[in-house]
Amino acid sequence: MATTTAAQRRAAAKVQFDAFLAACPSRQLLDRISDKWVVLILCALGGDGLPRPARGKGGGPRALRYSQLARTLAGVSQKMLTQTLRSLERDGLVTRTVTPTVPVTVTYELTDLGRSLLEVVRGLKTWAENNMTTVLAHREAYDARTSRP
Amino acid sequence: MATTTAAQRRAAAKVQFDAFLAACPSRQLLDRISDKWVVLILCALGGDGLPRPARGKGGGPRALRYSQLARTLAGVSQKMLTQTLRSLERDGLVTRTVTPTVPVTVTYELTDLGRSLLEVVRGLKTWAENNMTTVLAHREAYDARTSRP
DNA sequence: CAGGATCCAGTAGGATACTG
DNA sequence: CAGTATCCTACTGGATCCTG
Repeated sequence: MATTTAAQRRAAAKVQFDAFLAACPSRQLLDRISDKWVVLILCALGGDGLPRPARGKGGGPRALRYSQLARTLAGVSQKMLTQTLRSLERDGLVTRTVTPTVPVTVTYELTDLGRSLLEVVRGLKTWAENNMTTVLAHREAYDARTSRP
Repeated sequence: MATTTAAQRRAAAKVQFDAFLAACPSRQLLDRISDKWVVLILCALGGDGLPRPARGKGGGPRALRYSQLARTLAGVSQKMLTQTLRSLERDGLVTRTVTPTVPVTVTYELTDLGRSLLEVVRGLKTWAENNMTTVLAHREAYDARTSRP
């Protein structure tokens, strides 16, 4: 139907969020997802930090336990881990599943929305890792240039 | 040559930065580039926030003046703008050009390295803008679910 | 115009202790 | 095991004033 298509076009065009605007909610969302821990958690749930890449299927997104996440993200405090996981859950990026064993087992898994964001933030992590040497060289040159009286 | 290939493989494999490790410098770099202002500045220098998309050539990366950046990133303090620009310059992501007019004119432009990062962070900004509605719906559902006694 | 310098409130985030 | 709660520090980041 032409009407449906037109309506869809309008709906898509209507939602004009612009992160350049201070008051736009998308700026706050950008602020939330532009976070070290968000990137690392999503990548971990995406299967990037698993020590055993040769898993059952193919290293795709997996459900991880809280303690597994804590171990993968070396140096994260439980406060930041829990806090970040909560906000990710609230935003619909991860699901939290509680299995009533003794002691209780809690697993986190990416949602479809979370996987779509993973594609983006994974690029951030790999960019940082791949260009570290170049950036380090630039810093050295910059510091040598500016520290000279 | 087989030796060259082997050496290249070794060189590529040798630079094993892992942002999952707390002590790895790539984690700090990830922390730096995972920043609201970094994303917005790079996007602005990439030509995303220009009011006139129909420019001379094709809206590609351009040199922008300090004041233009300040206007594009609505609500940014001059402290954060200057501070972020300095760190971007230090890391070799942007160049700073001073033209000795009166008053002085300063322009910022992306380097090749900066452009490579722009490809990534631009995805972050557009993701936030495109999925804002979905995230908002998830939050509402989550809050309604948890606020109930 | 493009910042540098300073002051200062708010909060991010770590350490620690306790719990279902 | 998987948190919650509390305390406390350090840094973030905004506002303001000043300069080449």
